[in-house]
Amino acid sequence: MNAITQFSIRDLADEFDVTSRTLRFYEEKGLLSPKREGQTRWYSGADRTRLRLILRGKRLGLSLEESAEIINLYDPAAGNKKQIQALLTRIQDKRAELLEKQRELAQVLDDLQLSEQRCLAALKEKT
Amino acid sequence: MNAITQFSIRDLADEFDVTSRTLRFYEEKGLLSPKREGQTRWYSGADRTRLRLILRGKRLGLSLEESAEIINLYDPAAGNKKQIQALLTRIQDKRAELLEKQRELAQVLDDLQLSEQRCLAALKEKT
DNA sequence: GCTTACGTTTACGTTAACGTAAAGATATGC
DNA sequence: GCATATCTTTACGTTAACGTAAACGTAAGC
Repeated sequence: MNAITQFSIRDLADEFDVTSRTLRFYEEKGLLSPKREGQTRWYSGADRTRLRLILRGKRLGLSLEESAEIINLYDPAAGNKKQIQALLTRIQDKRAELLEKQRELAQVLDDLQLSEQRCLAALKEKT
Repeated sequence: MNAITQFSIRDLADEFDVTSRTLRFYEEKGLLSPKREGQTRWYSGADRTRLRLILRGKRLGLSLEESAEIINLYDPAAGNKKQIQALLTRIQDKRAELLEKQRELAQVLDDLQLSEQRCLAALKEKT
């Protein structure tokens, strides 16, 4: 009954290869909200998950704000019908947006694959 | 024999919904190199293509530098075997990098789809 | 009790990718 | 021939996402 789901700022910084400054900055922006024990910050498992999602978003070229928005869409945030309906719409919009991104990324990959094949052909010629 | 493959700065700015400042900035960064007729810039079809690729890269979260790098990988840039081999390696590296990005993007889309389904289920309950 | 190793706050610095404003050349309409 | 529009250069301003440095608290090791 004593699962250690507390992380120090160094734990997370090391695990995700970011600086402590970054973690404090994310907190300042409302993306993380660690507990306080005196001065010291303690991050929960949920904080850790949010951090992972934020960094994944970064790798995908999303701004911190966009990542935060998407992460909040994951939440249940139960409410009345109207609220759920609104959430659903936002999710669908976001998904459409990211699907478009996926298409464009696939296009870039196709283009690169063509270049690769041309390279391979040119190499064969010079054998 | 008089195909109009010249574009003014306004042509391109309007077509791609960017400002002329942006086009001059890209030129400053070496991404575009329009001809000059006195003061005025004239962009070629190739410039236009490069611009499209740059903007696509932006939408994917690539920096201008990364986009430039990728675009240069598209070029034939014929050379000796060693040069082609080097180019090939860079192309393959870039492709691996973007494929990883594609995987992560698919994951985000999966997550969002789950949220969407949970929303739909919640709505059904409240009918 | 002093160093060493962490943590903290506060605050100014930095880079990318432009925005914006000033001041001037050039062509076009009327 | 004068206003209007569109181009130009030069240069300072702006935002996001942190980096970096100063100045300080606190707990551990010896």
